[in-house]
Amino acid sequence: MRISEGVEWAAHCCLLLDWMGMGDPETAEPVSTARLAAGYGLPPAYLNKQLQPLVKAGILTSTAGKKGGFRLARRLRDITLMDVLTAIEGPEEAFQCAEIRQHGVWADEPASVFRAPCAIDTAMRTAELEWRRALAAQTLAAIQQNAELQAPGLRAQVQDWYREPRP
Amino acid sequence: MRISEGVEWAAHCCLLLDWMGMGDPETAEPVSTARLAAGYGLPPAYLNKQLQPLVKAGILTSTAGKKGGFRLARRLRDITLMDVLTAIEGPEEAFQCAEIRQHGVWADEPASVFRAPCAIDTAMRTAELEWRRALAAQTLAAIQQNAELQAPGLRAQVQDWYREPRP
DNA sequence: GCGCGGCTACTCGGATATAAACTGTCCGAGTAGCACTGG
DNA sequence: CCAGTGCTACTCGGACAGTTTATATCCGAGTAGCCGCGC
Repeated sequence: MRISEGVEWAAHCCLLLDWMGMGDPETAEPVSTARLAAGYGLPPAYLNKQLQPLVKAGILTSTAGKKGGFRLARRLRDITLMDVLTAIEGPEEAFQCAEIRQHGVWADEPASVFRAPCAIDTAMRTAELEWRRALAAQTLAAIQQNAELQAPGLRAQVQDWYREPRP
Repeated sequence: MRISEGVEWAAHCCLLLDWMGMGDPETAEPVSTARLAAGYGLPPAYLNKQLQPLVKAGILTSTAGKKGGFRLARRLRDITLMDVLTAIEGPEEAFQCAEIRQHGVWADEPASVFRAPCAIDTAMRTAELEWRRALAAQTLAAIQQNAELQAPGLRAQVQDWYREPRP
């Protein structure tokens, strides 16, 4: 049970795209995976693969061609950690009840018994719901703000680094 | 990011062991993996493998030999879903920050910048903590009680089924 | 000078290998009960 | 009849394959800009 590292990559890239686009997705220019990957020392092709589901989820938009790349589809305040995680890990829950209670002792029980949900499944769902609720409560805008509070000037440094034409 | 099915198996087996032991681990007789597996239609050898970490975690005790098997190490009210999950999935967190921010643009920054934790990591940890908190709040005793409420007579049925010498 | 067409460079997107983790199976060390033997 | 002893059957525990998932890479379709040509 380990969350794919793609989630971390995606979240960082969203923050980076916002910094480079000055916070306005409308006027932002696309950034290629090569440049994004250079910013974090990541393998460019694999980062591209990881960002693709974000496009399908409507978090990013992609444009091909010479000046192409990725852009934010909406503002950071409208993107939650839950959105990013769901885009990459998929919408299904982490705990998937296999209903093993139906395959052994209770196989001959009347179907009415199984109308009631598995108590273990219910408990696991309850806990997982808390997790997802906490994820949905965190917007990328809030996270970015925390990052800037802890490292003042970070925004300007990033923009400077990317001003010259990197790989 | 999918939780191993071993968690579901382990939780069910703990409930089963409690039913068969009449709730008192002290006077309960060991139950072999063959019998436990028969109760749920599971592969016996693999179930054995899944229960082993529960022994190491101090949730179950195992005894070898002819009349051997597994027993609960403590009462259900002293076992939480968090205990079971940690035993099988391991103690490490689901989201593991790779600190990619240190490998690219910010590689040349002073080390003081990295004293502050990664804002994304912090947010993910916060959410995951909520999840674990919810898991730790659910004891197996409470789950068992819910199961019995939804299916009255379940306890007696299980005990009857296991009264005759199954595989 | 200006419009247009072809070309090139660069992009994403998916198809393709490689590594890791999960799932499942098998056999051996060890133990507890049991039968047999001897007193 | 009872104690001791060897044997057998059964248990867990870990070592060994098979299968799905995650990681990493590569190449092709397609687009946007740009250069050159013709008007």
